[in-house]
Amino acid sequence: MMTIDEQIAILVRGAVDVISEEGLAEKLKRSAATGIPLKIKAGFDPTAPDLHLGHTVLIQKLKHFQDLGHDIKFLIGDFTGMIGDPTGKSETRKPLTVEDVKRNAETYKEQIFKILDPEKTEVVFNSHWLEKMTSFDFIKLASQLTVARMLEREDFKERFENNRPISIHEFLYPLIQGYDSVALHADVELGGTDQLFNVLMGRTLQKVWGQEPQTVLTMPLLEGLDGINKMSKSLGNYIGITESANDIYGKILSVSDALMFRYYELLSDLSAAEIESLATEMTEGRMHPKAVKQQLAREITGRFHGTDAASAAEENFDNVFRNHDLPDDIQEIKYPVEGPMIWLPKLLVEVDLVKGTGEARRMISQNAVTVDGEKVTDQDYELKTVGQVLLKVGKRRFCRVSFT
RNA sequence: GGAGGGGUUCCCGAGUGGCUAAAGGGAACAGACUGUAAAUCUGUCGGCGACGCCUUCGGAGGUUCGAAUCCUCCCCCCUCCA
Repeated sequence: MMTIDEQIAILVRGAVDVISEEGLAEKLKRSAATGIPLKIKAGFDPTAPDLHLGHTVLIQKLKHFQDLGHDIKFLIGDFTGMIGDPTGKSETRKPLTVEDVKRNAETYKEQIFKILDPEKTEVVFNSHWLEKMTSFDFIKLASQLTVARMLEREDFKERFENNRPISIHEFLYPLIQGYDSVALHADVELGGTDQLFNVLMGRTLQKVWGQEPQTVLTMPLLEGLDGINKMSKSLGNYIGITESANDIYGKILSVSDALMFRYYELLSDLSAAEIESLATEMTEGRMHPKAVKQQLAREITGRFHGTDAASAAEENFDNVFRNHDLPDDIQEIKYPVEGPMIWLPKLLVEVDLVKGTGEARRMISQNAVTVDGEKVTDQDYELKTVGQVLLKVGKRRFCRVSFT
């Protein structure tokens, strides 16, 4: 059995804010003494059920708690999702239907259970208790806070000072999120650093309801593949946890060197000291940066696909990009013959290697297209529609076409 | 309710009657270099079997030989006053 201090060391690793560590220690002690697991809450948006590595920073942290025997309350914020959120910043969201929420929740489960233990994870929906509240209850809830208090939130404050609009309902979200903690009797809430204000609201409201305030842990937001914006599906700078081993491996290897250590820090299970020593090995020239990156890629790919698949992905990667061989997962397409010859740009469009003949012509003129390994330079190139051909556009788009 | 500002190609942003498929930047893509890193250089960046044709500048009409640019109506966004 680990000591409380050892447990805390694991739990706070990587966290930006821990409020408060003493509170956490007390809760852990009490749990150890009584045998009652802590309730760990984390809320998720019901609109984005495709999890990516950014989400896993938090989920991985949930797992740490779970591994120490605590109960996870995986909260899906379907209530606000069903209302829709017309906040200026994010795209106006369409309200979700009950069916949408159900379907998204299933997808969530499929994905989070790649990391979490289903036996010890409870998926809960806040509509469950929020729907029962009356307008009276809501106003009562709202009466607990002042506008001045709300304006403490950086985002609100900043907009207020710059005369940019803040909708009334935006004030309601922190309240709702805080109330969720009351409803769940949460002992600990995890959130991204952008959620600090909201998760602290849980503490405030729990006190109002006579509960012990939850411990709050915030985790950093993971930067996306561009290294600038946070990882998000809408920006397309993400690595999805359901992606193939080859894709995950390849995407990690294409990350910049600077970003690589950020990913080590937030995604790897290596200790801070181990990461530090990798960095030293690299800067002192004993280890090639690519080797350091490969180690990370193996670890993360292995997490979702197993170590065998990770090794296979590495082998495939080296084959394609170092030896310039063919990847092992080339898409094969059967193409019905219409005539003895076919215009190459048209074929490229048909097999979805390019968006249109314009792009096809461009690629050809930029020396980016090969047919059976032969570079094509003629935009009017016609090829015989017999047997099989291997088409390649750029470095990573392949397709094998069989004419039938 | 009143006053003012604005909606341009993925994003930012020029353009106020023809020379504008629309400057410039960013993103993206391709090529060279490499470690599918960074940086750099070059090219492309609405569609089309394509030295031409077609569709784009919030929407719908109109003026004109000709409109992103002028007129009318409508929709949306923002700011200020009340």
